[in-house]
Amino acid sequence: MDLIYMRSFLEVARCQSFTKAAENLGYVQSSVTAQIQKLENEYGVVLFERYGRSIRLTSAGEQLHDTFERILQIYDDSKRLIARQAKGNLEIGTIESLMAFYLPPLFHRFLQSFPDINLQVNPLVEAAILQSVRNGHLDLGIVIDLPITDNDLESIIIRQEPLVLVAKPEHPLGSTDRIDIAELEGQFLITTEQGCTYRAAFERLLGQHGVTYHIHHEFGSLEAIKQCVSYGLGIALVPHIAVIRELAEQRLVTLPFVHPDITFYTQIVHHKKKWLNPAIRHLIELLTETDDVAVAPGSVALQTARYGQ
Amino acid sequence: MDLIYMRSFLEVARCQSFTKAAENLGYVQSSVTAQIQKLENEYGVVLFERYGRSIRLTSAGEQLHDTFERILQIYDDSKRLIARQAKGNLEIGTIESLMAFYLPPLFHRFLQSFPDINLQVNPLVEAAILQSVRNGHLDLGIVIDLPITDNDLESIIIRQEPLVLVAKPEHPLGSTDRIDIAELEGQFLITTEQGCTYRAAFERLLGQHGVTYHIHHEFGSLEAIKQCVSYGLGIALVPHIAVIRELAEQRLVTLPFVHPDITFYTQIVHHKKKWLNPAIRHLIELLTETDDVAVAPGSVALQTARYGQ
DNA sequence: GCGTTTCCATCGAAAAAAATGATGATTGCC
DNA sequence: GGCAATCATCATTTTTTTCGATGGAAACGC
Repeated sequence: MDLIYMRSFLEVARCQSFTKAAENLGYVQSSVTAQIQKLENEYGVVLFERYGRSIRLTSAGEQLHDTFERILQIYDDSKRLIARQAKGNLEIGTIESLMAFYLPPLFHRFLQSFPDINLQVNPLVEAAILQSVRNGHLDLGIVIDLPITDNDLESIIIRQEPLVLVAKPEHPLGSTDRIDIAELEGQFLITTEQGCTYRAAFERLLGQHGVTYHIHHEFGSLEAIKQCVSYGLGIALVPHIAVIRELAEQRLVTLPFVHPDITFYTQIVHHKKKWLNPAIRHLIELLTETDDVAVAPGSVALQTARYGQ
Repeated sequence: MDLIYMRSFLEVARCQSFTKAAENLGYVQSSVTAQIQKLENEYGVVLFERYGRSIRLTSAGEQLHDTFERILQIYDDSKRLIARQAKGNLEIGTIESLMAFYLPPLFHRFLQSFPDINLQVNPLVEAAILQSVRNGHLDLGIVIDLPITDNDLESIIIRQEPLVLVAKPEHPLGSTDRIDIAELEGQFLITTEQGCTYRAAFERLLGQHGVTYHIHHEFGSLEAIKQCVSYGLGIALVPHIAVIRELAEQRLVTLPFVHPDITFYTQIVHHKKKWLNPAIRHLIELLTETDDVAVAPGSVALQTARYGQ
């Protein structure tokens, strides 16, 4: 009897749905069916009454719901208890935008579970991150990129990362409904540094459509870019999370530009051969569980990211 | 994380030995090693300090020992709780000797876990048992036989069943050290009925060695056989368990006769296709767990008899 | 009412995990 | 120093799990 069956059971009960539970857990629906059937066999009872559309716990199911919660509680507690005693270093690399707007609360939560782990976070450009992960200098990398496929590297997609084109509030393109690529002709771009994948993709896209543009500045610092944009020195392509506050305060506006080629993903990268100790696994779990993954190309994310138990 | 790992862990801790734990659990030693290693990986700690010969729990191991006990306790309780609510019939067949001397306490324990199961036990001769199990009239058969191999039937060996040749206390052969088959020449045998496998094997053995003998009576009843033997009407081959009391009270003595061809096993037989509901599984567990299995041909017994979890 | 969609179950194939048996290394024992 | 016992490791086989595709049944929308 595997503990994951119990977790699946609880999730099915919570969602009142095999399908939803499967999605949340990163399984295919038939797998969840199979898992529940295992439980049902093991106990020799039916756990869910399957009506046409909806399901309901049987009385045995309710009794066991309780049991499973208790068991998993104890188990999870024991994991935490042991984890708290873990010592060591955990070195990760990530890009500035994630470092600044996404990761801090997660790191905070991580350190609550692993107070004695020395977590070192290096802000780097993506190429450096991938290289350091590959040669083992970093335990983990967190980047924004197209889905990474690599012989040495394993990538776990966390979520699609919306990128937005921002401009100062009075920008002429801001009032249109939808911007065609051609309309970007002649614009001044404030860009992140060379080597930034989404900058590269954006420039490539413009180039393919014969759109000419001016690079205004190349900044490593997002803060600087936002400042320049808000002063009207140009427009910039940045992760949505990086400008949420500025948008809310109307110091910046998004330009209604979308294009499938600029569909990027926040992803965790680690060496395929690397043994993931509980600290690393926990961090990955934190990263993956936070966001509902509504990702385009299959639910690669959660399926790859099932650790533990 | 599978609950069986926790059980293995506890057993290893209890036995202070991987090897012994493996034997008790019906695993091979390397499997237990692998299971403990899984736990160790999962928690990222070493659970046992391996000294040269002996092992000892680490501090993390001790903490988890507690945890696992609690989890398994809850789990087992939940199994029992659900089991108590099980209703239905469970029809088994067995031979008289087992029915009289071995099974009653087990049935008693079984009914404590499954009070609402209607357990019906039919005393039959072995051939009838096998046939009824084959055609589905019986859920389970418990017999004494050579290891059964059958296309339709699954056999689970519980233990080797010592058979002894008994005689009245003053019997002349009783004083010898070791009886050769030839010495049985001319003896009067009190036998169980036709169709009894160990009787058949015994007679075959005598026949092969050209030993002539007299059948004195054919009884279905062990009680009658024992009476006849104690009155000196002949000798009899019976399961040791059936005459323990008589031997203790010195109303009978065993004759020092052993022969490899009369190595019999108490075994559970069920149809291969049959789905074993929790009640049946529990009964099988009770039957298998009671005895330390010190069985000659591999540990078929426990290996076949691992149900649940 | 009738197609459509939404669910869960089933099935075969592929992938992953577990168990085994043989072997090796280490330690303690005589 | 050889022997026996014990746990680890490895390759292989067996079993289990997962996936993906399909099917059927019930609700939904028009």
